Order: sequence, then structure tokens, then C-alpha cells
Amino acid sequence: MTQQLVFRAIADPTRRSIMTMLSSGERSLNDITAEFEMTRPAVAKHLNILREGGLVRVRKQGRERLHRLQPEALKTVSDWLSFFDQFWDEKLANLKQAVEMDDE
Amino acid sequence: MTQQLVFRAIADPTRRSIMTMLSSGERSLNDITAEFEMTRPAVAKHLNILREGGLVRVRKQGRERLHRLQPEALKTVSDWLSFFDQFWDEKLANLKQAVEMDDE
DNA sequence: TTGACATGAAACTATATGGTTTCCTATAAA
DNA sequence: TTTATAGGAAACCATATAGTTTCATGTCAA
Repeated sequence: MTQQLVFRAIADPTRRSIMTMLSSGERSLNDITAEFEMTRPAVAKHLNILREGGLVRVRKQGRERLHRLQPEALKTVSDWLSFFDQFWDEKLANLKQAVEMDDE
Repeated sequence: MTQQLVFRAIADPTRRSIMTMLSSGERSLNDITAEFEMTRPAVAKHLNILREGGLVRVRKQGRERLHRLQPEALKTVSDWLSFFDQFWDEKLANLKQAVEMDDE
């Protein structure tokens, strides 16, 4: 299942950090690496995992490869989350009811 | 940071499955184990990780320990997601604009 | 108070993960 | 047509993770 690739991708703090970084625009691998205390191959692996999750896309430009965020892939997470909304809402509703009953 | 514990917790498919299971009500460890092809201690470890992420709470009842979903903890994920909404929206807006320009 | 049951905890194993170093390839620029 | 730069790929390492088996503890019920 591809859903798992998204959850896997966002599970790592470095990768979430890369996503934030890419939110301000395309970046090359070297560019991204400069922001971390980590070697280039390590960052490259994180980028691959982000690509596998569909969260990042790559575009070649000369000898650079520019990585850009693909936020649509987060819909998978958003959809998963929304299932639990009802239970959260339910809890709020129960609380509200309790407060109102307390009022009478 | 505690945010990481939430992302870690939801990264595993078994744990997400347990969360879905718990959405229909409290369950004991044995109860939950029965739904998986996995030993009891393995499930117990997953439940511990869910607890560490604040996604599950435990209540003792006699010799059982009932686990219940704590969906509020998902707000961490929801908040993180919402940051990326703007880029998603931006893209939609750009698309919309492109379509409109194409129309003229 | 003994037996059965629900769970906790420890010790162990295999594999996944995040990182490194080293070397190779492709493109830009001198 | 060299040389420098950007990145890919392979081999390797340490630790984390997901699972197991085995044993100990607490509570209910007869």
C-alpha cells in the first residue's frame, strides 16, 4: 500500500524539516545538505524516501536536480485524520452536553 | 520533542490499525491481540508506543487494562498538516488562474 | 487458598533504518 | 579538452525496531 510510504516519509524529523524547507521553493541536494549536519548521501536518501511517498518531485536543470514539494500527497494523511474527527467531535459534544446538563 | 512521539506512533500500520479498532470502544490487550497474527507481547509494545504518543490511554478494571483512543493527540498532526495547506491552496489558485486565462 | 487468567517484564533475534566513506558519471566552464 | 561541480551508487556500520519465547505478578472465582 502506498499510504504507508507517506506515513513512513513523514515519520522522520529530518524529512519533515526538509519539507518545510522546500515549502519556500525548489532546492538542489547540495542546497538542502548545507542546512543539516549530515553528509550529502544521507540527505539524498531522505529525499528518495520523500519521493517514494510522493511528497517531493525532482526536475533536472543542467547538472542540478531541483527538488520541489508536492503537498497534494499529504491528502493521504489528511483523509486518514478526518476519520478520527468524528470521535473528537463526539467527545466535544458529550462535554457540551454535560456542561448544559450541569446548567439545569 | 513530544511531536515526534506522535509521528512515530502513527508511522506503523499495525498501530494505525489498532487506533481504528479502538475507535469503536475500549479494548483489553487480549481483545486487541485476537485481531492480529502476532503475539500478545508484540501488541503490548505497540500499545506502549501509542501511549507514549498520547494516542491511547489505559484504565485498569479488575485484572484487565482497558485501552481507549485519545484522538485529541492527533491535533499535533493536524496542526502540522495545516501549515502545508497554504501551498496546496496556492497551487489550486494558480491552476484556477491558468484555466481562467485560458478562457479569455 | 488454589487455580486460571490478564498482563508485565526480561532476554534474545532478525531486519530496517540512518548514517558514513569511497568511488563513479555527467555536465558546465575554463 | 581539462577541471571543477552536482549528484548517483555501492559497501559498510551501529542502533532502533518489530517480533519472539520464557517467566513473574496480580486479581478473580471456585
